[in-house]
Amino acid sequence: MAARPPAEEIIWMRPDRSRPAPRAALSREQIAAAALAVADAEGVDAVTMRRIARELGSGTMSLYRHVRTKDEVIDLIVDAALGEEDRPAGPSGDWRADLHRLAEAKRAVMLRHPWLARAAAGRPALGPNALASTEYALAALAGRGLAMEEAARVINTLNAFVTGFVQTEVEEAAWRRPPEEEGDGGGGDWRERTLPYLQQVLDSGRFPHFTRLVNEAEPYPDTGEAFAWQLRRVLDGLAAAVPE
Amino acid sequence: MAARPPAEEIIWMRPDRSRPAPRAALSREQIAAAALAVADAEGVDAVTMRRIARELGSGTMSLYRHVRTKDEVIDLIVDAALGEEDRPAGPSGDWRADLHRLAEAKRAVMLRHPWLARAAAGRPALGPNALASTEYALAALAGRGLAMEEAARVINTLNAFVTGFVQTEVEEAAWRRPPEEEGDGGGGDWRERTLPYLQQVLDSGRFPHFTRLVNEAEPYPDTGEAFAWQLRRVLDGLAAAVPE
DNA sequence: ACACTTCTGCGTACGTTGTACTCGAGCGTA
DNA sequence: TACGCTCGAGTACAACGTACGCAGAAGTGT
Repeated sequence: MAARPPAEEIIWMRPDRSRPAPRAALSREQIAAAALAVADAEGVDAVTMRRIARELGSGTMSLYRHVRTKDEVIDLIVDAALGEEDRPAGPSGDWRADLHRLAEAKRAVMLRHPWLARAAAGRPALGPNALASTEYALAALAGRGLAMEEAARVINTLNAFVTGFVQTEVEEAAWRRPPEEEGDGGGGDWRERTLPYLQQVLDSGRFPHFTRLVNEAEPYPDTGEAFAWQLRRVLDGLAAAVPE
Repeated sequence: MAARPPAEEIIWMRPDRSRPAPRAALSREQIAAAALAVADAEGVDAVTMRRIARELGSGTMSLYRHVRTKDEVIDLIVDAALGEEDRPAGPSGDWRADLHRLAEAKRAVMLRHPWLARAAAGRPALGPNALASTEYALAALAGRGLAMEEAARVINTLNAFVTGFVQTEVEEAAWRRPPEEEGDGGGGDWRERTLPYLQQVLDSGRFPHFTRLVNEAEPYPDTGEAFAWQLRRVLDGLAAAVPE
């Protein structure tokens, strides 16, 4: 019955290119680890093939023995980061609590790696860790008489909301920060860059509701609380679709 | 009283750099239009300063007289594309129907410009057209006794869901398409690239629910219908937070 | 009519990026 | 010993964003 490779190790998108390959000073894992470290320390834009190689003390082109393109490196570090998602081993029986916790865990991981939300949004979630997360969510919904297709929809809704939320959350946080110059004394933040334009917008009188929003809303909202609130609303909506 | 400029024209993020400046063969509008055309025709990666200049028959560096960085060009085309969002002039009185229509309009625009969802997700939505959209959404919720902050949350929830959904929608569609080689005869699509890996994953036995999902779910789902369904769920959840 | 200032267009050039190509060295097997 | 792998790495190239500086045109003051 077409004996497939044993279950132990799944090689993310890479049918082995090295058949025996016991030697090899470089490995995909090392490359991924180095790239991940760089991304966390200096942002995903600092991740270049040359930089990874320098970090590993190897030649730039050597990396291509283990990785087809740079994009594959990004695939690797995205899934590696997703692997840090903190979730229990199995579902608790309370699907709503489980999915709530999962969403919070997803957000936490994406805040810990601010480049992650953007990077993950642009590629299929098929890495082992991404799959494990999906598997957990499906397990949380299992046994409730939901068709597989509907369970998938419930999870997709949640994922869309979470990645969408966190993406704007980190983007806004980065936007508030000054453009990252060497220890400048605090001058020149987002206010200076945007206030004149914003003022012009408000004074145009064309956006009265938006003007009220700017004037009345808390300028530094607690985004964690906002996330929890919105997540509850989404789960409320989904609850109607889940029997029991 | 600080008389501000008249309401007529809002210049997106650009306090005038040219004082009289009636001349000028090049303009921000032309640059934005050319860039938008290129993005639509060949994807946002094909938008380069050299390419825009070529399209306009001008020198590359001339563009920088009207635009500070390439990123500003992207700001421009994002907002220009968002300007195509098809929505009525004012709210109808039925907030839920209005927000539903607005979400569908957002999705439609992002599907018409497949690069848009990704590009828009990474920057603050402060362009005139983005603001107009927010203004419409706020208007739809106005007069319902909602605090401004809560109205903003409702809208944020919706926006997060819509951009999140459409981002994975277009990404998945692109992933299904072969890597865009010159008219190849149809061979080598996503199946070839991913099936071996996917098979390995399924056979590993580590993702039983996911395996069931792959086996039971429709391989080519109607994403439009899925969007509508999920949107209704989200609106259901939000409805509980909106009085009346 | 003139000089002077200001703004526009643009050519050149630099540093960085991903990666195709190629070659030599080390190892397993015959 | 010889063959055929695979791995590591150097060189090279095309394409990118954009700093810099100059030429010329348009507007302004005299």
